[in-house]
Amino acid sequence: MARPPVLTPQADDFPRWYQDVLTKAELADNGPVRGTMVIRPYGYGIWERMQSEVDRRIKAAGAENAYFPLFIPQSYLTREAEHVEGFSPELAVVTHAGGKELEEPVVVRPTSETVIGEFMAKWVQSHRDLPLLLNQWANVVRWELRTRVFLRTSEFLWQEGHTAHATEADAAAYALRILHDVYRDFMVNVLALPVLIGRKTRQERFAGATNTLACEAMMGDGKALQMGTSHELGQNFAKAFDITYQDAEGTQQTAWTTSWGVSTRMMGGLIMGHGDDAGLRIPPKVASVQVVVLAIRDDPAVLAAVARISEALEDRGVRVKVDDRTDTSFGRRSTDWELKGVPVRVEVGPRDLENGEVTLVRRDTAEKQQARVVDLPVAVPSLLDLVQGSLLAEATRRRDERTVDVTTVDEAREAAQTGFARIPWATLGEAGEAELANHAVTVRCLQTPAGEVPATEDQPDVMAVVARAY
RNA sequence: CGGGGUGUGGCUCAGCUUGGCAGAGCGCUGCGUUCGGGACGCAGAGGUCGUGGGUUCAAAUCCCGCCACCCCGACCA
Repeated sequence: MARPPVLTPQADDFPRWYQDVLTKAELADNGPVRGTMVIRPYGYGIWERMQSEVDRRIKAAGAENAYFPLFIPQSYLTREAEHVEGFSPELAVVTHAGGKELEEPVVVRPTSETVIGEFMAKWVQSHRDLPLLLNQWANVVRWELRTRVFLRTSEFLWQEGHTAHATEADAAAYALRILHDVYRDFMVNVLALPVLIGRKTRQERFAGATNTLACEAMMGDGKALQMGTSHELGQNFAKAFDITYQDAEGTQQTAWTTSWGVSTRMMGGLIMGHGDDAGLRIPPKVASVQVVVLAIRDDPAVLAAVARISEALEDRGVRVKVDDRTDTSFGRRSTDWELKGVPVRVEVGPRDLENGEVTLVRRDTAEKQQARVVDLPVAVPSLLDLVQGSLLAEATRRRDERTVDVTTVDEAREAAQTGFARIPWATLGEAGEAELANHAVTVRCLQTPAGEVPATEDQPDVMAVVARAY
């Protein structure tokens, strides 16, 4: 039967597919002010799962949560030269409040290095106060010219970690630890996205950082998305905000700071990293609904079985949703759950039930199987594990198939039209980087041949991964 | 900032050339039949046609101003 597709097929128009799925899966709407977004309950439920997984890892790395103000004195921004230069064009500034013009304009934070630096300076006196490891969950505002829901919005939600250390080595080690133990671990093991890690080039570095580390993922169309960054800030902010301490010998020293963040942009990564023509495919570990138990017909035995099954699964710690809206057709409801990417459906109908069975459907492969009702408490969790693993395997296969090694700038540009290209950094260099930029191709990160973070960009074997990016 | 385009029901849009009762599809409400893969029938609700002015017996439609948004470029990263 030739029905029109539910979504614009990815191969026809990937950006259009993205827009369609945002709406039809009820993830988000555009806000009334240009570039803002409304995150709907289904989308926010996924973000809450992301938050709790990331938060747990941040705490395991020793950082504590705090909260700093949304409003920052404009003068703070100007204290670090590169920082102000990088952020000035995209600041939202409050000039009037309380019915009159303000003495000093107030900036809506685009990031919080400055205000947190100011308070770190107060709190750090002694080497015993270090390291100081802080994190906050907050909204920030950057007045972007081009916006896209989740990927680049005027206001977005994120966590931003800010730490101060006694030595450069300690700061560098911590920035790397966050990249490895918090970001990469979360993205690979929870989001099922096989991210690359590496250093940013000078061109791509955060405004005010001495070194930026990043996680980069490949989307379904072969383009790259920066999923998270971890910065070494050297002593730039410590000097600008006077974060100093007395060392064990009684000498005044300047601290070394880091900052690191992941945002609601990861929602975009999740959508474009796993989605297919039928909709989202949410990995079980971030799914706010892992299993939907769907009553096929309005039948007492069916409804009773649905309630019993969902309770049994909840007892096993599975996040379950019951769909007993039998006044809506079965086809419509299965299509909706596919759009929303719920990893597993348990379809309960009178026919199967006579044999003590139900139908289990995997979202990732669309594969259906019969299962005995009594086996579900064991069968469903193990199927969820299987889906989690196979989404990661599929994304990894795509990334590897679409990554090629090249030796010239021209080849790199060509390869970046469909995926990632790896080229020796010594071959590309900043001149080659600038040439690629003319074709909307950028260096996503610098890596060792083994895919690890290189200590410096000058190592002779460093590889540049280049791609088109969101 | 330069160039192009669009503003009509919740959404997508037609109608404008040639002025004459404000429309379609989807969505929504009710009833019925359906409902193991986007169901169907019937009956409904819902719009100051972006905004201000002008022309006219009559303006969604023609003219002038303004505003907003989108696309391309530039800028930014």
